[in-house]
Amino acid sequence: MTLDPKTKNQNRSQYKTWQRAEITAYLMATQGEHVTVNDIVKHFEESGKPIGLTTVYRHLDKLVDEGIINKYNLDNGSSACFEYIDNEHSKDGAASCYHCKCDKCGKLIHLHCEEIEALIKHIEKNHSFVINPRRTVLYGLCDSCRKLEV
Amino acid sequence: MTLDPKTKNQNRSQYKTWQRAEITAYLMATQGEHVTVNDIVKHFEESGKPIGLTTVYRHLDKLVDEGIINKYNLDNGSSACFEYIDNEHSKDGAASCYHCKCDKCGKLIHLHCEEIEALIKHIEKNHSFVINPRRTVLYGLCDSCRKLEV
DNA sequence: TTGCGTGCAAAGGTTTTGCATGGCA
DNA sequence: TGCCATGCAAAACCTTTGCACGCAA
Repeated sequence: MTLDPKTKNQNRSQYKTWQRAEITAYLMATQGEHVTVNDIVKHFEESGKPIGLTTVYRHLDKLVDEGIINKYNLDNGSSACFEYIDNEHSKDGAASCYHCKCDKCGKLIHLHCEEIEALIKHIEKNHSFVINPRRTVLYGLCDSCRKLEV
Repeated sequence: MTLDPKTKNQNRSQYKTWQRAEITAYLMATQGEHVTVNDIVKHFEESGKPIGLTTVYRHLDKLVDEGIINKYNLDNGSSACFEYIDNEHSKDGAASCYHCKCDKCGKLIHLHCEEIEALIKHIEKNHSFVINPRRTVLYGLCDSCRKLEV
């Protein structure tokens, strides 16, 4: 069998357009960061090859469906964030990248540690709940903000 | 010393109004559930004592600041959810109640386990990040929905 | 040529703000 | 009486939808 174990929507991305290529390239280039729709639109405006807001939304939707990027819902009023999925590390579907977001300064920390993996397994086994790392963000205070707080 | 170890905003809730009392009472009554602004507004409309949308938003903001309720940001397009904080279990600031929310059916699971406490401590020590249990929700699939999924 | 992709304009929904009025202390 | 609280209306945002045109295959 090839890749593509179970494409949710086969009727996606049939045509190759430069807009899709550019958006995908931008997300790959910003891997490790969280970019918003606005970031993307502004980036291409400034690059002299603007892409319509609607188009950006639609492509991001597709890319999420295709499992190429993740969507994160951070604070409620603000816009959603997207991030390219690093498929090198993911072997059997365990993307294993968790996020901590500072309530104060908004800093985002990427976590790759065994302890959290262990917890996920514990919760799955003992609490019958399968956590989706792609949707979960841990909120709290980062080091610098905590020092300022006290 | 009395309660109220460190009121963030002393300039909050100076006057007692029936609106504030009603909203607080409603949140206490729905403890364990997640209610939205709309839920609250509708509830009081149906009760024959309507409260303005703006007022609800403003009180929820205050109550979050005062540490009386939690605000959860679920999916991005939808409205935020609020929940009363059970202070009976919290002794020294460790509220130790974590939430798992099912992406599918919306079921909310309350977690009180040592493993997650251990993880919090691990992240604090090794990753310099202090997680706020009151703000954090773990997303994924509950048992019943996972079985349906496969 | 066919039908998806694009992007403008407009709509939909949530949350915030301005402002005059009303109510607590 | 002083000042905060209230709530209507309007604005500010983010996101989605309708539609005509353009472009990939």
